[in-house]
Amino acid sequence: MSDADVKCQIIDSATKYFSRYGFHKTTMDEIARNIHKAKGVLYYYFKSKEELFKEVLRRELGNIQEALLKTVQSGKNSLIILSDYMLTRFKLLNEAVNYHETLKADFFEKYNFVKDVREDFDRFEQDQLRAIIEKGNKEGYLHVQNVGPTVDVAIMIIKSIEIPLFLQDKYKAYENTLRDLTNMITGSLQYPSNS
Amino acid sequence: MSDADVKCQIIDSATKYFSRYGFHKTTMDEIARNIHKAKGVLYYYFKSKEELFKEVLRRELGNIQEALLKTVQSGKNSLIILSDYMLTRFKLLNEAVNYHETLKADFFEKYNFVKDVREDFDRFEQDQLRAIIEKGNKEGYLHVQNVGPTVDVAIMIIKSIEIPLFLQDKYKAYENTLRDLTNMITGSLQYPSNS
DNA sequence: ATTTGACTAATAAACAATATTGGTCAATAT
DNA sequence: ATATTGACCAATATTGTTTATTAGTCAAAT
Repeated sequence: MSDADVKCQIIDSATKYFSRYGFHKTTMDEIARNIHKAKGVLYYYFKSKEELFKEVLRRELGNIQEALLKTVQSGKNSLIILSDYMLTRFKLLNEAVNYHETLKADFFEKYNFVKDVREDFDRFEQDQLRAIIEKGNKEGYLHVQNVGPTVDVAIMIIKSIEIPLFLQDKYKAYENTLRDLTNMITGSLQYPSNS
Repeated sequence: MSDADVKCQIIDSATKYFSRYGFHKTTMDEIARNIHKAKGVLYYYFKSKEELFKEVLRRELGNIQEALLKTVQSGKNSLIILSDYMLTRFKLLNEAVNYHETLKADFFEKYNFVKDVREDFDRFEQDQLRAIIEKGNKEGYLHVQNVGPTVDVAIMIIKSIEIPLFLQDKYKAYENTLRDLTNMITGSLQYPSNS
């Protein structure tokens, strides 16, 4: 059994348990037993339970980033891209249960250790939104005068909405309104603002 | 000492302590002692601690509603009104510490008893936003085709943002972005949407 | 019609005893 | 050297028990 194989097995097993029971209710022993190994071996590949969780989270978010990149690079016009980006973003994150758990980090101190992974994702999103808007400006579909503040507003909105959406399970209830929100945002970026 | 006087004294005292220490950390005895009365008298005027808190909350929100109504009826054009409404709404609610506490109701079951007071306020806001938009449409400042969904979006945004703003104390940090958000929303309602 | 204050039942806080689990490491296997 | 084990320990979480606090009641007093 090669090194990479075992590490992967561990991550898969960890993903399974973390996703089902959450960080605090899964034990390292459980993760190890599931792949017929002793608990100690986990610490040969990962420094700690927290680092293992971070790896799982990194993959969860990594997959979403990949999907979002496809949307961004789809070659459609920026209005469609922005709309697609928002909607798939919410849809995919709604299924990212380990990410959901880390949202609690903002209320309870218990999850501070995932800060850097979340910040990476936040930076990614900022970059993508900025890129979409700048592309739209260049191609004439959008007329955003101050890109920075506009990105800030978008980020503020989507990060805020995550909480009711994922921590209070309102995704289904808000699905339609989410589409309207997306339309409103794309709509507002088509005309030069007068502020 | 007349009936109304004592009831007012109780509410004032309760407001003081609830505002400073929160619902769970203020005791009925404390509230009573502060006005040199025995605890029992509180139960002559209020059915329970929860009802007393609801009264305090009702007043806190009532004052804000009053101020918002003034904005709505200011006679300015709807673009300004909408903008003013949003900004004063956040500003005043940011100072409403008892309301902040009830926001936790969405995460912890402990505050469910304030549900009806909060719902009253939510209905008020929905009514105001609808009125502003309809007035704007009529006067030609706004061109909102589907008022209902637009109000829903606005409500979803402002209710969502409350959580980082008030429970995570980000009001100061978000103040500028909040202004940009307001501009974006008013901006998006000036042109007919194409969705 | 109000107010009191002693009283009770319910809730919370403090504490101790017990169990679980994250993490280490020397020994072992490959 | 690389990987794996499992006994071990310290830290954390869980459970149960005692004690203290407090919401709410009520008969008596004003």
